[in-house]
Amino acid sequence: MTRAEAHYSTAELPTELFKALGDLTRLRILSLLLHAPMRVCVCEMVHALQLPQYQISRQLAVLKRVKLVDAEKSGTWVYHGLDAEHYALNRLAPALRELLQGEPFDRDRARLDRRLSMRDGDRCVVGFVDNISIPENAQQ
Amino acid sequence: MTRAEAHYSTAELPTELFKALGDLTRLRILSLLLHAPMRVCVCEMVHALQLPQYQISRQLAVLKRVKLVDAEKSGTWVYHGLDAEHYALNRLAPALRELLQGEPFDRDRARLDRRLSMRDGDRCVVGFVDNISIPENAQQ
DNA sequence: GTATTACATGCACTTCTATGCATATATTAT
DNA sequence: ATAATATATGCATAGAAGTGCATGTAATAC
Repeated sequence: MTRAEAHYSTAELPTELFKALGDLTRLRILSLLLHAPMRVCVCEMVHALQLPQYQISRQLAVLKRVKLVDAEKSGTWVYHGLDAEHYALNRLAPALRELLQGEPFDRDRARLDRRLSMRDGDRCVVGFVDNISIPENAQQ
Repeated sequence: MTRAEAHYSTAELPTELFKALGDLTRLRILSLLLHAPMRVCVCEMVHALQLPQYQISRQLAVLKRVKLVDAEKSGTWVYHGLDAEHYALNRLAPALRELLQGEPFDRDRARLDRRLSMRDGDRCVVGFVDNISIPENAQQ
């Protein structure tokens, strides 16, 4: 089973894949994961994307359904990353990196970088911060 | 205006693009156009995809809205082709060619090839044929 | 045990999208 | 002019998908 995944026909696979890409929040999440050098937990994405936690969780569920994203649990934290074995994703990744430029993608990735710098080693230790106190050039 | 198109924000562009790709009929149309060495008219697509004419026209309208496809009119015939200048499409085309394999894409392209062989020069002269009488290995 | 925190999801609602049918438009032929 | 043909689209309906809120689950800390 290299390209075809369980219960999907050959034709459904690319269709469902592109459907999953057809949403701004999900593209923003993918932009983060294509950029980050490690897995990212939900609260870090909430911080980077400035969206409610349930939005991130829900769109992550969609991305997991089409196997673009997988997760590793560590305590109450869940670290999400791209499925390195995903055939189509590996084909599309270079184009995605090029297309997911400009706003809001650039600003999202900048916020993620600052947030990741708050880690203790490779672990998120911050959780949800309501009023984010990391200096950022508050331009809109 | 290289990458950004009129009335679309930077972020909407890739989102709308992938939304347009997230439909099997539209992917089948794109598979035809990525394969064919020339523009293809609607009745030829109807023949190749075995779908009602209004379906082809409607999905073509969606593809035209995101500028993936453009059209040239010649009499009552309208020849559709990929927009050779489309930045994202050119990035995605190699991956698309790889992903749009298997059924029904292969069979669609085979039917298109037979149908295109019925042209008079570079012109479609057949129109709609209700019961297509081109021999095909009828393996459903 | 209880409390807290990180994350996931059920529900109600709304909005978008697809589909089928019928019909409109436009061009050619007569 | 009418007829015929290729293509496009309006309309009604059905189903899918997005959104916000509240709540559920699971792990840790005490």
